[in-house]
Amino acid sequence: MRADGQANRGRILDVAEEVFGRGGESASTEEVARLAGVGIATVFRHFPTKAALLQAVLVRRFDRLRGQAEALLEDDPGTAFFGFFRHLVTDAPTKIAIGDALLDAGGDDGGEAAEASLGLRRAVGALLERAQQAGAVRDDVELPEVYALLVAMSRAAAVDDETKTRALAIVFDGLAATAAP
Amino acid sequence: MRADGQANRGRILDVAEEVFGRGGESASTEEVARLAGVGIATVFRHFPTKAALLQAVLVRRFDRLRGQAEALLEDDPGTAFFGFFRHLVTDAPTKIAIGDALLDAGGDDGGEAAEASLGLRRAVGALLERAQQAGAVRDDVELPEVYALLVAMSRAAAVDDETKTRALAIVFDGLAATAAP
DNA sequence: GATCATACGAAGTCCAGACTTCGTTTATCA
DNA sequence: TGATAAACGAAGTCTGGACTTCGTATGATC
Repeated sequence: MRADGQANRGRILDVAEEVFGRGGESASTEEVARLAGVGIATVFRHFPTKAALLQAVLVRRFDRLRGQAEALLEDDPGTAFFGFFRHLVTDAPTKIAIGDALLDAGGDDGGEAAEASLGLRRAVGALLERAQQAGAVRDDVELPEVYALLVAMSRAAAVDDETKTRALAIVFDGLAATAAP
Repeated sequence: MRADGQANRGRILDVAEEVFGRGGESASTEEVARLAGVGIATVFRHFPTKAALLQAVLVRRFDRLRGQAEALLEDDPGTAFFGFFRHLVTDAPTKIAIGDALLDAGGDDGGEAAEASLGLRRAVGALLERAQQAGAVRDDVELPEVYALLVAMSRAAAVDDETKTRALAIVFDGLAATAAP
């Protein structure tokens, strides 16, 4: 693969993450091309369909998040779990499509994105289990509802940071074994 | 206005709520017309644009929810608040567009839908205040974050009822002054 | 039951946006 | 530095879906 081709592919992915994040999946491929400084044809050469581009963006993002989650397995269990939860939620706001995708990536997609999503879910599961063993999170909650909360909160984009923080505090309070961190 | 015209208008609104609820706002006007048993032209005669139709659907739904919330002002404060919260969240799953709309109806819409959304928000505020005075909900939470939680939870559609119930229990636990209902 | 404004739907127009074609440019490697 | 395969973008095609036109049907009123 030629160097310029690889560079363009990378820039297209970066721009696509930003554009789809802002406008959802209804954002146009042409805008991605324009902001990436390439022609539409170049986008379609690297990704055969718009859906394939979206999927590539999601896979990259899920994998990145999973990596961050796994890196936290060294830290203090409670801090790691709640910290990652907060990170994902506050990082997500401009990533509408990401939240939407998180939502149904478990489902009909069936492709690599679903697989990457599953990887992220497992990593969150590991953080949760550790936090429960350490007594930072109630023992009677399980991954499905925790993940559902994570997805739900990460889609509540259109509120200010202050409000989001307070909402998160309520959820954390409900999750905590004793008191919210 | 002729009787058949009024009847068609009502049926179009009903069908549109169902169709937009399922497919989001990207669902086509043609599908609404077909399921309502009328021609496309009839839909556009009653609602000049697709946006106007969507707005009419939202206004009706927000007003209905507000009515339900206000009717609960007679009941036990805690039961009323948590019951309405649960009702809205579990009623919403098939109403994707509704959740999305709830989300940003406070904002750029500027029209009747934003106004109706504000009415619903006020009604929830009344329920919240009563529940706090009765000691069912913590005193240190305020409407913005509670409403944000309501919106967030109502958009987490793609999970089974069991999981949704457990996720709600966690949130309620975080909201409750003592224990979840 | 005749009139006619109201309401209807079949068959359009029009445009945005996904995807292709094809002749030109450029990185790479001998 | 020339050969060549990889990569590029301008200018298309084509489809889906929002919105219109216009001739026909029908509920309301007398």
